Amino acid sequence: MTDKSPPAGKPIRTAITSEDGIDFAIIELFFFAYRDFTSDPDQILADYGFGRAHHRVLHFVNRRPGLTVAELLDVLKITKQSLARVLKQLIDTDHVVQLQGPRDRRQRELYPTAKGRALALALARPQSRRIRAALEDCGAAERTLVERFLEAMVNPELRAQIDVGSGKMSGKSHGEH
Amino acid sequence: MTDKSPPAGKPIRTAITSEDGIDFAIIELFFFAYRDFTSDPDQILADYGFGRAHHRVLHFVNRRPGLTVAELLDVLKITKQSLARVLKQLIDTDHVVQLQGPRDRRQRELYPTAKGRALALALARPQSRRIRAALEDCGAAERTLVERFLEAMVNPELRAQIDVGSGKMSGKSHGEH
DNA sequence: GAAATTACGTCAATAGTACTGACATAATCT
DNA sequence: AGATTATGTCAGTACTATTGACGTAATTTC
Repeated sequence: MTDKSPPAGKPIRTAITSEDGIDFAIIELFFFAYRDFTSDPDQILADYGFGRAHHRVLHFVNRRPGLTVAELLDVLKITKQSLARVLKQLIDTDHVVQLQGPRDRRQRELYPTAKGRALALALARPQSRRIRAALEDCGAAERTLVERFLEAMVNPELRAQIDVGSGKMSGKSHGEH
Repeated sequence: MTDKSPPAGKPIRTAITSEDGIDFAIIELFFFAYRDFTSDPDQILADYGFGRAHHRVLHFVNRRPGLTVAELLDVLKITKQSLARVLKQLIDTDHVVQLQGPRDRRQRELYPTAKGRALALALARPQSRRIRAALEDCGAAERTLVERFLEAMVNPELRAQIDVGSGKMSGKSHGEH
C-alpha cells in the first residue's frame, strides 16, 4: 500500500543531448574550467588558512585600492556578515588596512599592504598563466573575443562595475594601456 | 612596545594592473561570468530546497545515464560523504534512481527519472539561453573558439572525461574510455 | 573455499562560506 | 533634533565540503 517509491521512478537510459537546443557542451566546460581555474589559488590559500572568499576580497582591494566596505559588498554581492569575518582576518594578518574616509569619516577605505599586494599577485599568477596557455592553445589573437564572450555572460546591470580591458580601472591612478 | 600592528601596515594606494603581465581583466571577468551563470539555476533550485551540488549531480546523471557512484565521484572530484546526502535527497525525491550494476552487482548505476530529466532541462535552459545570447553578442561564429578556450582552461589530465562538442557524450554503455 | 579487495553506505566531527534578522555606534544630512 | 547612512557585531541557521572510521555485500585472488 503505502509504497515509499511513487510509480514515477522509471529510469531513463538515454543521455540528454542537444535535443532541446540546450548547449550542454559549454555548460559543462564552464563548470570544469572554473573549477580548475580556482583550484590553483585555493592551494596557496590553504597555506595561509584562507579560503576563496579571502582571495576575492584581496583581489578587489588590490584592484580598487581605497574602495569602501559598502562598495566591496556591492561588487561581491554578499552580505555584510559574510564579509566581516574574512575582512577581519585579512586585517589582523596585515594584508589589508582600513583608513578613515577623508570626506566621510564613517567610511573605511580599504587598502592592501605590501604583504597583501604580494599575496594577491601570488594568487593571480597561476591563474594568469593558465589563461595565457589557454589563449595560446586556441590562437592567441582571440583574446578580445574571449573577453567579449565572458563580459556578455555577465548580467547587463553589472557590467558597469567591471571596466574590463581598457584599463579604466577604478579611475584614479590608471592610464595603463 | 607590544604593538598589535607590526610596522608593515602601510597602505598601497595604486591599483594593481598588468604590471607583472597578469591578466586581471580575464581573471575578473571569469569570476563575474561564472557567478551570474550559476545564479540562474540557483534560483530554481531554491524552490526545491536543493543547492548547487544537486544540480551538478543531476546534470551528470542526465548526461551519462548509468554512471556509477564511483564514476560520479571522479567526475565531480568530491568525496563520497559530500555526495551521499545530495544523492540520497535526489533519490528520495524521485529525481534519480539506482539500479544494480549488471556486470558487478556491487555497483549502483544512476539514472534520471522523467522528473529528474525535466528538472535538469529546466536548470540548463536559462544557462543555455545566457550562452546563446553571449555568443550572439560577440559574433555567433565564434562558438568553436569559446569552446576551445574553455577546454584549454581545464587541467589536461581531466580533458578526457569531458568529451565536448560532437555529442559523443557518454556513448551510453560502451566500453568506458 | 578462505582471504583480500572493491563498491557502496553511513556515522561522527569539523570547516568555510553564505544567509536573515536584530541591534549598537558614530557621523552625516535634513 | 531627528532621520539616515556606514560600519561593526551578535545569534542562529543552511549548504557544501572535508577526514577518518566502520560495516556489508560482492568480486577477485590465491
